[in-house]
Amino acid sequence: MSSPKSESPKLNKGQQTKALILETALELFRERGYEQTTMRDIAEKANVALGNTYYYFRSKEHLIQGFYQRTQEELLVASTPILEKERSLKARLLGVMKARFELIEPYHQFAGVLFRTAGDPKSPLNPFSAESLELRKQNTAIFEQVLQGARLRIAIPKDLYAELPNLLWIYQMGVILFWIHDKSPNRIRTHQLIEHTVDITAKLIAIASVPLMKPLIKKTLNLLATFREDLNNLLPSSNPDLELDELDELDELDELDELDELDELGKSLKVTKPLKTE
Amino acid sequence: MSSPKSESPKLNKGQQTKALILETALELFRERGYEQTTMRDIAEKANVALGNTYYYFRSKEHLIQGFYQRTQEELLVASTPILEKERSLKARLLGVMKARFELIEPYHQFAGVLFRTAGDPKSPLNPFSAESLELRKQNTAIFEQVLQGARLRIAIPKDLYAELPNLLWIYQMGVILFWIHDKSPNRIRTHQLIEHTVDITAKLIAIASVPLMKPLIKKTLNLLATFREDLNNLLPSSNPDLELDELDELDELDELDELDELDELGKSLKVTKPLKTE
DNA sequence: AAAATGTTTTGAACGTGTTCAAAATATGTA
DNA sequence: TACATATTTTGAACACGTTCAAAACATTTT
Repeated sequence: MSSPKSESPKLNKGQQTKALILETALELFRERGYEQTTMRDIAEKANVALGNTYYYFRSKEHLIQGFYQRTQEELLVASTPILEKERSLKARLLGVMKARFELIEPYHQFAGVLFRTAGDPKSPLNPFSAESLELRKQNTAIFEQVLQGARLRIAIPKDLYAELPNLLWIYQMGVILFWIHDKSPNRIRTHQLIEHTVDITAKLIAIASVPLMKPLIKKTLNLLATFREDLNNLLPSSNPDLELDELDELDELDELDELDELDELGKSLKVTKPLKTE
Repeated sequence: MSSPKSESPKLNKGQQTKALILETALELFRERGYEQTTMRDIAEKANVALGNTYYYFRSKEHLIQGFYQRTQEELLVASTPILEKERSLKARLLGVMKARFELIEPYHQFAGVLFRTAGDPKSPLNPFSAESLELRKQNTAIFEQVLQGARLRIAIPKDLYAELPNLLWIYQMGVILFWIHDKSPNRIRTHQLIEHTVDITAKLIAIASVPLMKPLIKKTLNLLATFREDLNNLLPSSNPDLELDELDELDELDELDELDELDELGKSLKVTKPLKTE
């Protein structure tokens, strides 16, 4: 009675139970929501002891990471045909966004928790936490693909281009926040929101790519860079002044800088294409 | 032994206990943080029965609303001298932002909860909830004041002006999110972030006020309007298509619209002041 | 095969947020 | 003052997330 059935029995027994528990949990979450599902419910339905669930998932919240993982993988699959077909940035972004929200739709009623812990530095679900780093990477990677295959009218400056996946990720989080609160039938509003904001986003990217937007963009990007460092490193205390010194160089403008930059913007735009009459 | 001490004994007994409980709770929160403080701790220290705390505060989370209320009032006071003194938008915004974060600094260690529930539609702490509507109003009102007294070089279009307090409120929420995660000594990083983003924000407002940014701004504002309606009304289902129809009119541009708008932007900017040589 | 070691599973017990019926107290009325 | 009613306070009980020592089971070593 050796094992003809399961591949590697060493790795398997545990993994099987773990999968079973996650499966059961997600099923119950979908059915009755997160708070309405108790750990005892999950254990009972999965036919394991209560304590066993804690052997595989450090906490109830950790079960949600399983959900993240799952839909992330599904999104990768669903995006492929879109990214192969579409060439305009707008269409590519729209396609990916739509795919994402179709995927998570069944989980709408328990989506609250996704964001509930988003701001808690102690929570493992916090998107900035070390534990979710990997997932966040995969997530922004999709936006990288969106950009990479896009045919653009104006070249996006390199520095902006590098940061855009992260910015798009933030944009996506914003839409998720809206989706969670969206009570319209079939979440139509969210889909409308996506259609319009994708458009606006594409336009903003174009505007930001105009050469003379450069100083402002550069300053903003520098800021973002240090911002992200703070969150990624999570060093309790680390030379907090260093990186921003560079920023200050950019900042050596007097009170008049607002108008000055606008002038520059104007100068830059003069050289763009001839206008069509309005 | 009638009451020479307390004003109106009818309203008072209860209110007094309520205040006592809140006071005690905030004290403990400051000392050891939110999760480390149990309702039993609070009750014991306040010398009331456990159940009594629930007579005045529907849940542990509801105690936090007391905190919000408190600092909101304090911010109003702290802002007055700044708004009386400063005239530039940048300085006014900077002053108010700094005041806010100085106020909440003592509560940093339990700030996680502030945001933890921000995304949960069911939570009373959710900033979009009916329960926090009043507070949110007071909050944006401060930003209104920031704008109202500011001397501006370029007039902000009316529609944008009307929405700006809400946008600044969102900006503030973003900074709070950073602050929560900020582990630098004395939260220097947050203060640096504020100084730089306030600057950027002022510039963005100026850019957005350029006449030929109008179409994009208008579209964005319309979108925001319906977005906020959704959140405010919280109607389970309400003619979800109506308002966005207007938006679509603005959207009747073909594939080329990105460049078109950029051209318009250029056209508009030609008429601004002469440039200084670079 | 027996013993040693490693992995998985168990369920009782604990802490904490929350509920609730009953008691205590205050206020209004005759 | 005595009774009725409303408000406030009490603490026991409950539900659920979580912990942990011990049991059951699997694998490796001798």
